Amino acid sequence: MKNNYKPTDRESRSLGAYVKLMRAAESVTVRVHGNLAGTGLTVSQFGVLEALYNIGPMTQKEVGAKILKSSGNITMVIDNLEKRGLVKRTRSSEDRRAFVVSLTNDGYALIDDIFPEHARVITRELGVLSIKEQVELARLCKKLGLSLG
Amino acid sequence: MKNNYKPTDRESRSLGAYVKLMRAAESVTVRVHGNLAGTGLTVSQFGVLEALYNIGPMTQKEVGAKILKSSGNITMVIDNLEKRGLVKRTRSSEDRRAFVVSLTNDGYALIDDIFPEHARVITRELGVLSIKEQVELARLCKKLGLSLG
DNA sequence: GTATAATAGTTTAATATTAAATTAAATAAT
DNA sequence: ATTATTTAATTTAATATTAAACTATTATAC
Repeated sequence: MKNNYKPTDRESRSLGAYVKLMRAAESVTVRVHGNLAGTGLTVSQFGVLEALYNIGPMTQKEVGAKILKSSGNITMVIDNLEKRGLVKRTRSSEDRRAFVVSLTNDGYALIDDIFPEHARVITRELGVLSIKEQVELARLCKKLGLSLG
Repeated sequence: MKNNYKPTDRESRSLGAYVKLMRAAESVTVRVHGNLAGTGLTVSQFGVLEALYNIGPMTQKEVGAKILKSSGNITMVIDNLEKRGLVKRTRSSEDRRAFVVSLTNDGYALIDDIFPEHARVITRELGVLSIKEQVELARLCKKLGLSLG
């Protein structure tokens, strides 16, 4: 059965870049998942802890925007982190609909402990690219990410 | 509470590139998800159909390797596509452990119908990058993806 | 030829993820 | 001051996703 659809040169180039972007991202995610195996954290749980670690306390809405997940998912991931005593929710004093999420002492200790190894893993994997290439990859992805989000 | 961990310049650069890569990939995924809303397909279901469309029939192991998903997940995604009559499993004649997965006529018609719009969406979103930039992004991501997978 | 190891896919349990509907609260319009 | 609209988070239902254990089959070692 022959494919009826024939993409233009422009479409082929975009599709090719898109596929490679997704594969690269998926490959890194698999690697990060592997690195977290001993901690009992999932990739998304780590993402939330990392966001709170690097930026400080923020609302669930802001956490969701930062790691690009839906509000329903953020509720559940934070539920599980709260259950483990790694984060806490505090009702916002200025908007009683909202919660401010922050790291507990345990959460802070865990991410402080895990993050250096995470940084080493990412650094090792991206070491396949030269400094110039890493800077260029960051620039291109930022340009792409800004246009879409 | 001050973060105790201070990344090196090299680690900062790698982490920065990694975060931007993940954000770009996540942004595109959200966009693809939005585009598929009317079809009733999920992003992973579309990914399986797309792989079969572009490459032809293959084993579940090969599908999983192509879209970087676990064997348990592939089983479930293909179960759901089979349930909708879009793919079929045929036991391999050379290895009775394995199935060969292929598109049905309905599956072929659906992906033939959807793919042009998918190509247009991807082309529009990546249009924020110049031709040279798209080629470079593809090259960098391929280099990264190969090293990890 | 037999025993052992590896493999393809399934199942299980737990968590992730989405869209849509819902509730409570804040904001905007009148 | 009241009503309508928007928003933050939760809940629901469906599907996705992983690691690990399992079964049936194939490949390898002896």
